[in-house]
Amino acid sequence: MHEVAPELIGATLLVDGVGGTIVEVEAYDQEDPASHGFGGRTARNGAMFGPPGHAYVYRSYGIHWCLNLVCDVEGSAEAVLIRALEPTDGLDAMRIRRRVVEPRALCSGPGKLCEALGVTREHDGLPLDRPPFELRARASAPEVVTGPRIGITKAAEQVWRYGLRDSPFLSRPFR
DNA sequence: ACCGCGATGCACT
DNA sequence: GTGCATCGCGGTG
Repeated sequence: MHEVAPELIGATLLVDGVGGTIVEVEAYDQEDPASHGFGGRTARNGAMFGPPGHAYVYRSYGIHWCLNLVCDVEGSAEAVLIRALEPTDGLDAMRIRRRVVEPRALCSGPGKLCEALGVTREHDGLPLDRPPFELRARASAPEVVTGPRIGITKAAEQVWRYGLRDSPFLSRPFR
């Protein structure tokens, strides 16, 4: 999964035709104290333990939804948190859902992009290769940069945040 | 520019 | 009761 995560940078993710290019992700695995999969399967994190190529959606801080792509072997709880997109499709739908107009503000954070794409609990566990999801691999390898993950307290030293270098659509710049 | 905080769900101690 | 894989706003340099 630490191989899959950087390869998602530059891929295209759409939900009901709305979305864009993935510019920022974070990797989480089962041995990782910061991961929801750490310490075993629960009702919330069940999708993380399911087959790869599916979505894991959870509620964050009681307000936002966050979207992960489940990776690797069934039962191993590895996932990649999608943190930011460069919006390319369905900008008007995103503007209505987000109630902002600037493209940079639409998908520059895990909670923002779920609101922009209409991702909720209903998407938890759904396969990524069928509607409403569409996931297309990138055509060529972009310049990927790394850094520490954002907003976590445990295992904060792990450098498992990946981004598209110098993209203006990141949730925060890389140092 | 940074810092603090409120809103709000829910898994877990 | 506590602690978040967050966001946006309002205060202060």
